[in-house]
Amino acid sequence: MEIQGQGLHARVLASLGPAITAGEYPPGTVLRTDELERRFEVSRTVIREAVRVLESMYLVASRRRVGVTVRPTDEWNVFDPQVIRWRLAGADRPRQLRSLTVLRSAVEPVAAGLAAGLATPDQCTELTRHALGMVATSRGQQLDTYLVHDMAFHRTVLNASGNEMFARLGDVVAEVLTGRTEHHVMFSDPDPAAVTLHVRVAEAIRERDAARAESLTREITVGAMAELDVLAP
Amino acid sequence: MEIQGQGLHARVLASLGPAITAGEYPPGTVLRTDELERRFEVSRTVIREAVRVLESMYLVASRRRVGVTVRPTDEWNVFDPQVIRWRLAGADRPRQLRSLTVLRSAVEPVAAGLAAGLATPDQCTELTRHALGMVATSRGQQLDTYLVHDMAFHRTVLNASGNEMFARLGDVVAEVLTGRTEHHVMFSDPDPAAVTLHVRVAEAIRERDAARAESLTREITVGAMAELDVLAP
DNA sequence: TCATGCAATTAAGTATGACTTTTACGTCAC
DNA sequence: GTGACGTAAAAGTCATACTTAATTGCATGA
Repeated sequence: MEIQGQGLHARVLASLGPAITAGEYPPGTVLRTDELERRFEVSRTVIREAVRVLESMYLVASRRRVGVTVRPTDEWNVFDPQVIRWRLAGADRPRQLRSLTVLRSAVEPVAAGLAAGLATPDQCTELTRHALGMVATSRGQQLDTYLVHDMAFHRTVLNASGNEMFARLGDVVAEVLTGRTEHHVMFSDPDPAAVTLHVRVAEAIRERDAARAESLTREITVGAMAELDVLAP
Repeated sequence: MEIQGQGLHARVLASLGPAITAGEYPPGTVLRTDELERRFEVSRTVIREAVRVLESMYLVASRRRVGVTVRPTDEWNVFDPQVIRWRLAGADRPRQLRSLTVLRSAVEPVAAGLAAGLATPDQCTELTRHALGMVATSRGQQLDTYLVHDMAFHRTVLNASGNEMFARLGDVVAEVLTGRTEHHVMFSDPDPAAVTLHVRVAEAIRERDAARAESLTREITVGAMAELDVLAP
């Protein structure tokens, strides 16, 4: 039994969600409510609420006289942060990591370009601070603090872009970055070239040079793509 | 009373969702379940299921002894297709349209670049077919069929990119395009330059020229951004 | 005066049983 | 074989009783 979850329905979700996204119940599988009731030892109410949420994520479809059927993979709402987290935590991790990295390579450069035109003085200093923080912690077993600066840097860029949808990707990017270090932590210091690029992006944004901010960020994402082949088999 | 919705909970959602996203209940507003029960004349069960879904969209948070409180706008899951639809249909439409168009300008060029390397022969012919369809219907009050080809073209590019997350944006892009013509329908024929660009993108992808596919698509999205100032005040 | 803790109250959360509605599936007539 | 029809299975809905957690406020003590 999982310890987590405020509310029983959350516990059921935390068990069913990962199982479905991991392919444990292949598309087409039917789950009957009363079966789930017994399996989780909770009431109908709880199961129904969990199913409703899974339904809103397009993971399952509930039909009368049939049951709760798992939907085909390509119908899942892969932008749902919860779904992303479940997939990152499960067997589908490499695939999800690839998707996200490609998405980053599309979004972040554009976000940086927009940020160059919109970043507030506060955001500019924050960017510089985190970039310098990355420089300072890029050598000698300080990956943890390095990571904090890295995540904060990217989040700030996305926020400064002025686009609510970009801003919302901050959490996801953070999870990708976290996962990255979790895997080769202590193995090697960060790529010095990448660190320098972050500093230069901060500069470009501060100087309101959109084109440069965009192309420098593109270089960063190219690096991230390259790393993938090492990390995600 | 809305006619739609299979299931009462869907009816409640279809009423509460748009209301919340339209700012009818400002962030911080508390809704009590028994109040909602009476308002919609449904049972507790139904309300709770609807609330659970809204919760999974980060539109509301349900806390004991307090009620269901509307969350701050910047916490909403703005990638949820349902939320997008609600916002496109409501007062927030201009803002949502801008966000989406910027997102398109980031994603579609990259998708086109990837598609150049991955598109199947079938997808290539489909692209050409729709591009030519756009040419054929670009003059003389045929915006409806023009739109069908336009949507199908972009969807095919996104699918051909091989990225599940890009592919999932097909629906959203379709809605943006639909909304566009809904507003100036019959007023003017599509921009001939844009039509030509689509043909050339199809060509570039067929010839596996990623760089050209990307930059041509970027031109298309620049056009879309320009249109925005006319459409979204 | 202020802090601390305890009890009352409130609203969400859960359980349960009875009932309704939809619909897949099998049967039977044609 | 095809179509109409009845049956049953499973989700959907409702009403009610009960549980749990947290906020509020009062009372107690430093």
